[in-house]
Amino acid sequence: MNLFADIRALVIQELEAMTAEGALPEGLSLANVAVEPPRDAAHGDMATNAAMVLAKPAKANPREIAGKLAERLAADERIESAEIAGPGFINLRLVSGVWGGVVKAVLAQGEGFGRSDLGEGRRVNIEFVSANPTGPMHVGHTRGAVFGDALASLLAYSGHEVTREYYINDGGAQVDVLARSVYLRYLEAHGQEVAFEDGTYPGDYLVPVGEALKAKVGDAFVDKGEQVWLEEVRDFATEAMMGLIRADLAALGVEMDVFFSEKALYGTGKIEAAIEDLRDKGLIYEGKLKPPKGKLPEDWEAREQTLFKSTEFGDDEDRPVQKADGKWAYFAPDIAYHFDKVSRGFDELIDVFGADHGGYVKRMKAAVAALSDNRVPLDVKLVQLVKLFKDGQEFKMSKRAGTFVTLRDVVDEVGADVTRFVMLTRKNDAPLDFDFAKAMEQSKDNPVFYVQYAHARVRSVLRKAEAAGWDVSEKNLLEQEPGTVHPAELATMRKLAEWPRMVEIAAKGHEPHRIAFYLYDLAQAFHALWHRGNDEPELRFFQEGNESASLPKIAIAKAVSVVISSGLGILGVTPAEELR
RNA sequence: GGACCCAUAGCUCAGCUGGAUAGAGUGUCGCCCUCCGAAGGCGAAGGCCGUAGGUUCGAAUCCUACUGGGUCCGCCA
Repeated sequence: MNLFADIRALVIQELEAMTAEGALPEGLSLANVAVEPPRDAAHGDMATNAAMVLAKPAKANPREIAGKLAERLAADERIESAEIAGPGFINLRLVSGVWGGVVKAVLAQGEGFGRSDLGEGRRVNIEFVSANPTGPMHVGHTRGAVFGDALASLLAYSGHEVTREYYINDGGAQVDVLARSVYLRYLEAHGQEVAFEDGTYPGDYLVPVGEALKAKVGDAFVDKGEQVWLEEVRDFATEAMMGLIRADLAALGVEMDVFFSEKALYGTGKIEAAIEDLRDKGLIYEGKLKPPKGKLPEDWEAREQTLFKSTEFGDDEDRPVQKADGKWAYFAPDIAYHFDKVSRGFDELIDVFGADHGGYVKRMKAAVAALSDNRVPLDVKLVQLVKLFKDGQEFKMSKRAGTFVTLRDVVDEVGADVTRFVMLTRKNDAPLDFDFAKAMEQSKDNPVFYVQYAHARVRSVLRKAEAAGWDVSEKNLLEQEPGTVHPAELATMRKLAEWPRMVEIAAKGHEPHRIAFYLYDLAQAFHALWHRGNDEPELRFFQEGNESASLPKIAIAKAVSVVISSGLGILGVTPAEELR
């Protein structure tokens, strides 16, 4: 049930009836007709812009259209009043029974209240994290992981068939570096003194990998040349790193459906096939690039190379797919990878990248547009940097200084739930300040706590009611008829009614942060209602010895907890039963 | 030199694909604890939505140009 969609359907229906009667010209587009909550609650429960949107194409006065439409809308049994305001808004006030109906819908549908078939079962592939398999995940990856996972849940909740996917960059030079680093640890495990020079990874996390390698191959690789051990050590190390990363993801509560290996694209003809596909479309050619403007690299020289005509799809330059030595540039396997995704039949692709990949977006979109003949849209979500704060001081990450903050550091300190929620209280394209102290603070300025507190309060009320021997099952609460609904309660019910709409908006825009903000608003409405009970005992949810007065209010409270629970579920956060 | 992102209250940020008098939190100021949980509650003050143009019934939102900040810019991935 989506009350806003229902009322919008009513508006559309009446507009069509007006057209049929000749009050409006034929053929008007009703696509922009919206039914929204008014900014100011004093204006009513809902407002529609229908008259203003249609005034121009209908060549009529907006207030005139509004007048006719309002009259018709007012005749509906759900609508108490329809008033024209401002330039031609129609403010609708709904009969109070409608709001009670919302509570009932929540209780009856549970977690299903807010689910929709918006996606119509379209298959969406979300690629996220995709951290290089060269070490544990750090905070930057964490934000991408949380964002991608929440977006995936949001789309699944909205009727999409979602695949969570991780692209393992195990095909490039960085895994050779990893292998050499592990080899050093391996020598170390054999008692040798080793030095970690530039271009190797000195992190302690490779110590156990070196030891494990020793346990596996003994001294077979000691004092041998790279050609003997590189390949095997590389595989061994990559696997070990992926083990680390999987464990990190698990600690955060992220579960991937697919791990896709870059290496698996090499030697199988997949890259060549993807490039050939583009070549057949006339989008691959041999040529020279213009030198980049501004400061030139020292050794720049124009060179003939294999280029992808990404400019045909809105990119600024054509992009090379091959390096000078004839090997594929990183872009080539990435094209092949996306070609693979397209050919797996996805209707929509989403890539979640770090902000430092911003320059890569256009060419990737160009590639997907070309590969899919513009059939499959690719949305690239760039996740901005996370700034860490400890005790109010910015805490700079630096591999060299050893102040390298891993996902584990954060999760161990504040827990997965808090980490996830905090990271979702910001748009993905805005930088995020993560303050350890604030994340743990139990006060109103900590949204995590505030939302959890609302949920815990409801559970507390339910426990009390149960202790009093009352039946607070959904079934029984559904049968409660509230006598008169207090205006303070209406505010909370209105918020509940917005949930399906909010999910839809968030899903359409690929913006899971909206869910977090909505939950904060809902919690706020609930807390406000709770506190009214201090002064007005008849508003309390649990009224000692007065079951019949309490149960309708408990129904509202329970509905709030259901929606909070749904919302937190999308964000991947466990709702709190109690706080201490 | 170019590309992408950002600019909204003193501070940290929302703003629902163009709607009405731009909202939260924090900070400041004023009230409120015999009360289902005061680790709070109610209220007030606080704004040239970076600047200048444009699009239209209507712009924080869309377009252009500036200004300021971030990220990045063949043969790294």
